[in-house]
Amino acid sequence: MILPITPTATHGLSATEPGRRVLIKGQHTKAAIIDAALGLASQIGLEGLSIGAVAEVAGMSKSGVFAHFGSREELQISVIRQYHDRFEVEVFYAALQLPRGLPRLQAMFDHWMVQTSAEIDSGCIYISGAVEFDDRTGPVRDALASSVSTWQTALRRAVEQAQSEGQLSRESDAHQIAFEIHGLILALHYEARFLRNPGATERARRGFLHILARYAQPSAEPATPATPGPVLVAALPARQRASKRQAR
Amino acid sequence: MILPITPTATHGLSATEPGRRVLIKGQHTKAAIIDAALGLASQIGLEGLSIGAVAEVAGMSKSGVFAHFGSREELQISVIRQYHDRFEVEVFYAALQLPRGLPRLQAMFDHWMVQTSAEIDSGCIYISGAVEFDDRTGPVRDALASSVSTWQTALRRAVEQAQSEGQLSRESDAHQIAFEIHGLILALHYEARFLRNPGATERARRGFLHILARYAQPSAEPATPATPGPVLVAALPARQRASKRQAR
DNA sequence: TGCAAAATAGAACGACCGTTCTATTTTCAA
DNA sequence: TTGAAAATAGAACGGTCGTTCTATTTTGCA
Repeated sequence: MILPITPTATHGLSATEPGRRVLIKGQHTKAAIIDAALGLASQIGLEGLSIGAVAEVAGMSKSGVFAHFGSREELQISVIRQYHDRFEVEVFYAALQLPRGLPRLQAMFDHWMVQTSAEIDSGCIYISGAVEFDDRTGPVRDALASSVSTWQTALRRAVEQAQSEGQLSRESDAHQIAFEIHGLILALHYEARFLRNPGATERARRGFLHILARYAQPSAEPATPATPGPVLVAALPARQRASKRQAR
Repeated sequence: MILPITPTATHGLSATEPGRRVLIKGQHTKAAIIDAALGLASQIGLEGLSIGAVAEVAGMSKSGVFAHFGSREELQISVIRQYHDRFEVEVFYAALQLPRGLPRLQAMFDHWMVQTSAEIDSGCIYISGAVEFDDRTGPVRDALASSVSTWQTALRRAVEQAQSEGQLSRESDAHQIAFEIHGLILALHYEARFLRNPGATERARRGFLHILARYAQPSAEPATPATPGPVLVAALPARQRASKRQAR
């Protein structure tokens, strides 16, 4: 009993520096299990994750896998954390390399699209997980909701920065804009992954540009005679600070 | 026992005409089972449907329920058909009572919102099912995709009618518009049901009005007597100050 | 009313699940 | 090199699942 729970390993550990602290074998194995589990969960969902299936993919015994987590819920939470980290790197940090405002917001959306409907057959566990856990309670749901909220906050902040830069109307509601952008991602996931409808990526991209155009106006005037499109992105202020700032 | 519940009577059967052919008991029971199963599936998803749980809700034995369908898949398909019928009545047919064009499209969206995030705790199986079956094949997925496609076609036709009426630009892409509307519904479902975020309904509504405004004919002022002006006018989100903005 | 057919119940099956327990192997610091 | 701790395997448990099989009850027409 008692199960030491482990310090989640994965976070903040560097396996470099051979003379220094080296990853003991168990941590390597655990990381490999989580990778296998994430791949599996991306296809069949967090609820579809069975320890037996993960063990088979990882080439281990059920009890061998189980011992690393102590429960299936802990395994699911580890998968969520892993997805969170990957999402952070490939969507958020990647976009931070662009100047704040519209370029960064655009980059976030682009990387988000790639991450969500990655051409291949892996779905987004932020989307599938929301459906699977929307009427449940417990630590798995909490972990998922926490990760999603973190990302939504980051996205909203990017919108607010575009407002500060004057690229989006300061009177517009950042929460509303983020809501509509989120809808495009969800529709993309739905149409590309479930309906296998080609062209969904292009529609999401156009929808995003429409949102930018709609909220670029300082007033809520619906008339947008000029086609916005790439003009908006190209016409951003020359003020470019490609600073690589670490947040959080 | 037996729970008569609504006739619903599956397809094409009329329980009227008492002197004529009357529903035999089994059909009543089957309809009651499907109703119970639909209620359950709306909460925990189609994949969460277990025959034992349905039997308990219906007050029957597992084998008693099973005998009506022959397989779990057939039960799932029956639930999808039932949801399709209900959706058709409460969203599609209800909107048909309004004049074609914008009023009908607006009614479709309103009823769709109600059906999707029905305040209560029942979700939309078109949304949860898409996530559950997006990497599977078989008759259940086919039934689901077929129902969804039918509805999407109806929605797109409503958009096209609004174009014909001159209320939406004829040059706009009806498929694109339907895609963006679908995104709003999905975002509403996500935020209301998973994140339990209040105000999602209002955001979806405003997003819809923004779409209408974006695709409205630039020359066509919504002040024409034929079209209900207040709809478009309401799209203009008054004067709201995004006061909470910190640059960090 | 009688009786075949339909409807339902109940037990049992094999399969898979998460978890526990025990035994064995591997790791790694002293 | 040694030995304690960590890691892993394997069997087994109780539970739930969809499904099957066999009785039993209920239905509804002749």
